[in-house]
Amino acid sequence: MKQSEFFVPTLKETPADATIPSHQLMLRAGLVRPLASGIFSFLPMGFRVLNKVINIIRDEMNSIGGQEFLLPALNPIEIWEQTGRVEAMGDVMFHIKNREGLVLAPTHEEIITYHARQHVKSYRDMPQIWYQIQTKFRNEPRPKSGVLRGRQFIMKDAYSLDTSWEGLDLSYEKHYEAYKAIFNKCGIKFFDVGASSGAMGGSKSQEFMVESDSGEDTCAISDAGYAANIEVATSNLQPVGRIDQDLPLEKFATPNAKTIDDLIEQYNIPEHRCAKSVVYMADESPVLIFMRGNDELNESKLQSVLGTANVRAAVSEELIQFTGADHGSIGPINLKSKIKIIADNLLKDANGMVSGANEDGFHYKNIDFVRDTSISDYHDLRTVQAGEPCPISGQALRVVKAIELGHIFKLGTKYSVALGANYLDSEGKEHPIIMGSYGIGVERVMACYIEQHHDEKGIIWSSPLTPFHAHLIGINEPKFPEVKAAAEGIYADLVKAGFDVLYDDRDESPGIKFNDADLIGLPFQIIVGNKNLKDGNIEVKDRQTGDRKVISISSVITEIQEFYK
RNA sequence: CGGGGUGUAGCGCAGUCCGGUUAGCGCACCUGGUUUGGGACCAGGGGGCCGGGGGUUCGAAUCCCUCCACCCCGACCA
Repeated sequence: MKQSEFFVPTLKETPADATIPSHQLMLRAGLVRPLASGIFSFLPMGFRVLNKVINIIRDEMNSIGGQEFLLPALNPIEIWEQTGRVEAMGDVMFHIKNREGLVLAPTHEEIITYHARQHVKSYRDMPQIWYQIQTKFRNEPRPKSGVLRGRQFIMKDAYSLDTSWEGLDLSYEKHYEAYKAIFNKCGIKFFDVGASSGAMGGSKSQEFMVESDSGEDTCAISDAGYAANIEVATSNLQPVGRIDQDLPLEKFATPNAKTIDDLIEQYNIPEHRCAKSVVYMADESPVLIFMRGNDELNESKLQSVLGTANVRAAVSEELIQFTGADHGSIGPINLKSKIKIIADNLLKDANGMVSGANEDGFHYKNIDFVRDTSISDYHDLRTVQAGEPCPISGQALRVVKAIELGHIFKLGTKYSVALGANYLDSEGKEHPIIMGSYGIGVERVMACYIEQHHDEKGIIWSSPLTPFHAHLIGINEPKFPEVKAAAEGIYADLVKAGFDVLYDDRDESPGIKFNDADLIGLPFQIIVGNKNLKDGNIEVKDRQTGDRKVISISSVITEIQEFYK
């Protein structure tokens, strides 16, 4: 492809709206252009990369027996009503205004299940893996970070159909391996974490994450291989335990202590002997929760312990109503009303503790959780902090932001039951099909690659994703016809040898061409200039390392073949 | 949806407080010439409903009201 005829509008300046490297570079290198908030056009260069990603995904999906579908983006709303997801999706789902009854599909579980119901009637018809690579529509409340969170985006989603939970395990495992292969092939450093399945329903799920400050998820990871979403992450911190002194309970005045830090400072109490109290309303019933010192309550863990997502912190009036005191003076002793009390594992059977007296301005010391309280249940309720020991190795955990690239779930029978997708087993008995669901954000793969592979000059593509194999640059062609002739000859030879080449034949100054080439970031640059050509030579440059060498024209093909070997 | 910010040429911005020439600068673009191995130079030129609407005023990019768009933080999020 001659660059003079190729639409790749590069930008010298960084657009003001872009704040993260991948977004800035995708705009500057002429890969995409925004159309509206969260909506992007892929320009020819960007589309080439996107197709590379798609083909890698397609190959891996096919290799585990996946069969590719083309499914409608326009869906009848009835089918979504049958699974209750019109309500669950809420404003995220786009509704067609001038055609009642049609919605834009935000995902495709329903449609896949619909077709499975029609035709997958026997245990002999399974297992199946069905997938699609298509545009999804989600009315995101806040599109951001370029293509990382858009209102329309391409997703590869796959669905497995099985007759047994063991079969589902196998399908799930196949996807797990395929996903690792996909991201490795793309050259992306990633990790996977166990996750909660959220609105998707189902049981086990794992997310494939890329560490990035631009990420929207938070994970705790260690070099030993531990990785977990902060919602479920744990550490190897030891319980505060018991002290030898077993003194009687003692109330003391703490008029100016509203926080744990106040207590520590004013009364010289060690932080780990302070028990912090939090009151939450779970389905509108009060729960008193004890945490160590300044630990942070993890609402996700609380939700799963209490078995409801409907939790909120209690307000002052409720605190006084149920405990007798306001913030800062709540504790396990002398509660005004009998309410459920749970505590974090780290406080299990602790004594010598300080906590509120349920009377404003007073605390108790020497509290023995065994002797003085009626705490029945201890759970992991706290949010892990950076630096705590890894549960596997004991080394310090890192808490990082991460971008979710892919998610695999064991869906189970949620959709097959809702839509009546049943099959007959070998004994003629009817069962719901057991399903899995497996997604990858295609644009995210592209953006994450760029986040991980760029320098101050621009993008650095590598072989699997690069839009062209080589950037052939003719220096000052108008003045030196022999340069143009040589470059055209090399171009023809490379194309004949099967390489995709972008040939910069534009009448631009060398500086502009070099900087554009580094910005666009093709892995292999071939520079044809009068200087070297006099000796029958050209220069090649490795974009990644910046290494250059002067070689003879005749060895260009061998050189590039070596480079891509 | 809450908080903050920004809308002036294709891009990046100044001008807005404190109203007053023909709205400016850099890059990009067009013409001619000189240049040419890391974003050249000279000369000439084109391009603006100053986000939209309404108001105040002799006069509005500038003041007031209102709507819209975009970005950031939060909420939310397979």
